[in-house]
Amino acid sequence: MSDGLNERSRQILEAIIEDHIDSAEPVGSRAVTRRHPLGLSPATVRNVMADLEDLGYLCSPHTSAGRVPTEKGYRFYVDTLLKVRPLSDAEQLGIASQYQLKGLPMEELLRQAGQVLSGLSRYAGVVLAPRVATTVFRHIEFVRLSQVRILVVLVTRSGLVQNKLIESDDTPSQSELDQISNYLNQILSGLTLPQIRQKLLEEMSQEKALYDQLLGRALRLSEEAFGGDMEEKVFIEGTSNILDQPEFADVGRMRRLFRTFEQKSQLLDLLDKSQQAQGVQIFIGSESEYHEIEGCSLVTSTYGLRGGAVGSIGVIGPSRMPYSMVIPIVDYTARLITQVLNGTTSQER
Amino acid sequence: MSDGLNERSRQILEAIIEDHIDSAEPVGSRAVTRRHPLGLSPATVRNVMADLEDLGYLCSPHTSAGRVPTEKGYRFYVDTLLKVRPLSDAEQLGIASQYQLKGLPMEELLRQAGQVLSGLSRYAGVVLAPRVATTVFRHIEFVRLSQVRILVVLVTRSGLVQNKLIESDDTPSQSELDQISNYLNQILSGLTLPQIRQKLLEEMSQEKALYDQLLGRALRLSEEAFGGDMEEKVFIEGTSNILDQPEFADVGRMRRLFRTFEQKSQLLDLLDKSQQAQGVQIFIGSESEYHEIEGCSLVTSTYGLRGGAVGSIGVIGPSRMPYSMVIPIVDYTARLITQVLNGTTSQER
DNA sequence: CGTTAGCACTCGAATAGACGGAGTGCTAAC
DNA sequence: GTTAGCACTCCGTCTATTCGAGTGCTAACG
Repeated sequence: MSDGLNERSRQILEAIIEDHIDSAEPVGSRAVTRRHPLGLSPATVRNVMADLEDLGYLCSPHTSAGRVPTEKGYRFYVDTLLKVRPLSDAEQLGIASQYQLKGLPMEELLRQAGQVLSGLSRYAGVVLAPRVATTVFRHIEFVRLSQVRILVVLVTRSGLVQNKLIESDDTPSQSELDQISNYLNQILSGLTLPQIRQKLLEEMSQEKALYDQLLGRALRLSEEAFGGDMEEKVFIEGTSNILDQPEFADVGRMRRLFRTFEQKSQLLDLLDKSQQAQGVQIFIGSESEYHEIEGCSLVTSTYGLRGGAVGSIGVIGPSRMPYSMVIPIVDYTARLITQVLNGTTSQER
Repeated sequence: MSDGLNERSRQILEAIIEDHIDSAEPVGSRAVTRRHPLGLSPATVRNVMADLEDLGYLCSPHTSAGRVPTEKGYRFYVDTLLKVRPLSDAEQLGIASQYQLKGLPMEELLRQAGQVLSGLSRYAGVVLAPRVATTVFRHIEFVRLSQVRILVVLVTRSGLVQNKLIESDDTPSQSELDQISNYLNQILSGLTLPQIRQKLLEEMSQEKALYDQLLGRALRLSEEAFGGDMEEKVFIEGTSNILDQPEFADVGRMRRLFRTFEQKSQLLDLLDKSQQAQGVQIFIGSESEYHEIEGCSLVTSTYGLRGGAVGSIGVIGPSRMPYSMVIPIVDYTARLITQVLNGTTSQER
């Protein structure tokens, strides 16, 4: 076989990984033969296990313990061995019924999704909220709060509402602001924020602004409104679930994980990456230099609108994770979120 | 003395508690005499310690360990023995410099305050965000998003911006909405939300609405806008700091604490309670039936506008906490926040 | 009478050794 | 190629022992 494993080796590897996922303990050769009727003796299994260890799929914590999957082992398992059973209708309903989707603002909806995922998986739920930067402009409104402060309300096509307060010494009157927003709504509709920035630059360089004072103001204002830190938001829900996992009985490991949760930048990177691709994606341990989440895996999927993904949602837990349960749950949840978002969007049209 | 402690007993109690705060370990009689020049022998101290134990200020984990403060002990300490040294100018500057206050929306400001508190104290920072329900109405704006959806932007006098999406089959046009918001801004300015609700009810019952269709719509709309779940928000920042505390080496305790953090309702209660009073308040352990935070203390203060408190901010950590450091930090931070909020408010006038 | 020295006692933490069990790797036989 | 057998390794657990810190009590001291 291309990966150097014959059918039997695969079966044994699968058996070991699944036993380990169940038990959280190293798996020995006897245990494999007992729980899996392969018609082989422990000795044979031992030989195969030695081979699997040589190939890097397994390792032993010490001489006389059983074997434990390596990251490479898990990777091979999820890529090749794992067969995910789709959720039954009843299961889908069970999940869907945990949501109260009615009239929630998007942020709350996403948080809730994270909580539900966390509850179902018994791990932590993670959510990458839609990035304003990639969504499509729909509507802008300026509200003059005072002589120096203006509230900018930005609505994207997906229904995401973003507020920003900008301060300026020279705020236009409300009626001027209304004109400005009318103008911006006209020329910017349907563009993404990066496109908008470029467009604004073009407009400004065209010098029209020089003889149209209002236009000039509009452009300066919108520069402020669209610039700056529309930062991306990561929610992590149900972190305390992870405390139940035996692998985190060690306080040091826990601490590292929670620090990672707090920084969020690592997770943000990963969730961001997951958005490039379609469907469920799985990140295992410190693959691709994310050392802080060593021993953990992240199962994500993307949600979004017809067009494409606007965010990611998933579950983080120890690499020893029942992928065959978690994957369909994440998958279905992402679809559910997508449905809801599209539902409200369609009303908007 | 009224509490049954003479001067010497107090000194010894103070010494024990402070030693324990430093060391996290039971304090023995010898240790007290060594580190505190009271001119007493260990035996004498032992006698006093036995008395203090009888009175409930101390207890021993087991026969031949030193003594550890009880909750009653900590309570007596913070109420009677503790003398807080106000922060020096340099220290104040050191804290203030950690903030980037410019142009942050309030939620971010508060989160940041929580993070700074957490960083300074090495415990977790907690923040109760202003409750919309008690703040004063300043401005309302309706933005028509679609045939069935309206965005309500509500600005309170303290500068808090609250969004709400409401859905209705029969949305007025934008110009009607503008009329409505003008009307509401006129009649509601300066009222609190509960007052507003009452006022709305009155207006509606006055039947003026019956023959003024627009007014009727306005009232129905604002009913929706001001009703519903303007829930209170608690932020907890820097939870992973707490993992460093030796008292949480035990995983079970940690788990309970983190669960409490996730539920937030306990903390919300306490923070809410802290808002009743002025200045720094200290909640110790499971005093007043909050059993979930047994062994933990909460140091809070309120921030707000001239008028009164709109929220609380504080630090949660083990009861064995250097109160003499934490209290002035919390106190100063709360003042700082208040200043900033009032600063932006005054600009608004 | 308050304070102190002395002493027996208690208990937990740390250390070391013994034991059992689970599991391996190797070799030789099937 | 597979399997049985066997020696070996190593961990986790249990026990016994020791050590030290700290207490409570009693008697002596000023």
